[in-house]
Amino acid sequence: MDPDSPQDMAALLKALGEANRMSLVYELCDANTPQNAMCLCSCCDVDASVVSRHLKVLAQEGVVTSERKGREKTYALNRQELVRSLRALADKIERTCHDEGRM
Amino acid sequence: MDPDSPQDMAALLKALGEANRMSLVYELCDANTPQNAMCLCSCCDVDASVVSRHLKVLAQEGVVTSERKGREKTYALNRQELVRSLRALADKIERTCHDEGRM
DNA sequence: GACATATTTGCACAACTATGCAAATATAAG
DNA sequence: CTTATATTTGCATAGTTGTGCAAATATGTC
Repeated sequence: MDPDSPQDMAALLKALGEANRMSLVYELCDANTPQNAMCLCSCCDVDASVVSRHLKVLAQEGVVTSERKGREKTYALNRQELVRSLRALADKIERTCHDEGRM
Repeated sequence: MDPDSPQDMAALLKALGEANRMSLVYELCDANTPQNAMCLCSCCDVDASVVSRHLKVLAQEGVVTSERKGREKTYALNRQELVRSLRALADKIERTCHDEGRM
């Protein structure tokens, strides 16, 4: 993920830009241990298969990581990477241009 | 925009989660003065009407502000608000839970 | 093996979205 | 008023997306 690439950044934010997916992220955010899909189901009122698909989208964009744990699969937020990307964008936006008047 | 609401946050990121719209944001990011739509057209290879619509979406989510300037309309990034929202999300995600073991 | 639980996949479908083009509108200049 | 430039809107369309349900798969338990 290159924060300087609008395409890359858009792909990441697109994954986050859906209400149920964002709810999953918030749920994982508050959890201090990896959660399985069944547990995550509680935060958004949709079928388990839908949750599975949303988690897949989040995993593909590196938002979450998953691990098989017996017959369950646990998901955890990829906090570091996510925070890094969001801050990079914020920094980019905040940086006002100081070149006015010059050349 | 309430950063604690996954719905609100998703709506904002959805607006940003499209390649051409993100390109417009990056373009405005580098600009030190408000730009009109014609000028912004150059950064994404689509019809002017499409740019107009994308800018409308961004304006509706408060990402940009616009102002009529004669027959042109100029757009500027709403840097403060945008940075505030992105940082709020990053902070929320970064905050790992320190309650493990306690209770 | 049979059964139970968790997750994924195939399928269908409705809703939404990005797009281009042409027409409409807004505003300025002549 | 006519013309030129900038932006928006109406319409059609192709593609994408979120969803539920049922079936398939994976894994653990008996």
